[in-house]
Amino acid sequence: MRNDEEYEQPTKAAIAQRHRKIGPLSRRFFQVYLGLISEALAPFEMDPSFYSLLVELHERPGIDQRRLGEALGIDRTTIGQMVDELDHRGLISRKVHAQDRRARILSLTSKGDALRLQIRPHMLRAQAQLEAPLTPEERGTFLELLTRIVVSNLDKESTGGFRRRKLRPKEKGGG
Amino acid sequence: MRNDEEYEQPTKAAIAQRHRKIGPLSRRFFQVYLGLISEALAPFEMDPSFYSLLVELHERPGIDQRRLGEALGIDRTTIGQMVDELDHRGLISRKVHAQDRRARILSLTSKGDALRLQIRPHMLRAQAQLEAPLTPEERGTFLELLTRIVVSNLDKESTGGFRRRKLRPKEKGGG
DNA sequence: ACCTGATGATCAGTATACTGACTAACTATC
DNA sequence: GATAGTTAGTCAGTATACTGATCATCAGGT
Repeated sequence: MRNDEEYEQPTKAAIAQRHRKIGPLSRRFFQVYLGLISEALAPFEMDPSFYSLLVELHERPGIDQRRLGEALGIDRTTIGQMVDELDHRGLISRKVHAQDRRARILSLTSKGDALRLQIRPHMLRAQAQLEAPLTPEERGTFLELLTRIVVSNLDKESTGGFRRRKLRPKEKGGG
Repeated sequence: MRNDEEYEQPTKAAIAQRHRKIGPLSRRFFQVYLGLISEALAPFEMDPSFYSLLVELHERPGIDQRRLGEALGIDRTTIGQMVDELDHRGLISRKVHAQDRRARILSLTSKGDALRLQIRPHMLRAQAQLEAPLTPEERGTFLELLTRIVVSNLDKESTGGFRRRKLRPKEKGGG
């Protein structure tokens, strides 16, 4: 361990100090959330996106794929793949819309809803753990402010999810 | 437009209502942030991760790759690739550590720092836009609570970034 | 010096999520 | 009912970011 004048694990306080910027914090926040719930979901062969898809479908049964994707901020192709997977697993059903045969009507199967209910307490626990550092009163405040930020800026949302954009346009060879 | 008993764009209020859960909000929050700054960074052939790398390097010059990755919550391989890219573009320098020849000492070049400074006002503007829905006082509150949540939960952070976990173990054929 | 275990970085392989082109189906207009 | 323009969904191709294996180096014990 080189322990001269090098960098060690910065203390939590140091991290708190340095990251008092809303942007990086938003990233960390999401990352921490993912860490918590991924663990809770792993035993069910689920991940956060899949689970939120189940929840969304529970709340808006009969929604079509495009709108579902929009609701979750996931692109149409990816939603298609996810729906495909969940369909294969018998967790959701996909029917052709009666009035618009292009669209696919989605809803939870009883198996899917059972799984959702089975997972729910684990999610609530993870959520509680995330909020644990706040007092109940602070939680309300925090949620309200967070909601306002998100809703007010919804139109500026990145459509494309979390992947980095392509940076090197083509560069056929050398650096 | 099928406008009978189908789903239209839910109103912002409806979204606010439905998403009063901290987890999904954290995702939206980050997504909104990405949307805002990606736009600001695109002219510079940068993306949020790259820019935050430049900033981190400005604040901790001489850091090595592994620690840089940890600081940003990015895995070692990905950091290596990013560093490679930025090195090629002449924005950072990479030297072998004098005491530990395994490690690579990273720092901004003057070109890299100039780019960082050029981008900074755009980032600040994006940040301001993100925070705009809050009053100055609320901003302070929000940042404090957010910081507390993140710092308290740092140990539960997902190491692996934002990609979904592998779900289908192998499935060599039919579902 | 030699061996063992740990660590920083890279390489090869793979999984995920995108973009763009495409098909099918809807609406509007003639 | 034919044509044009639009939209839901899928397919093929590609880019990004991971996992695991490997190499080089370091630290400790003998």
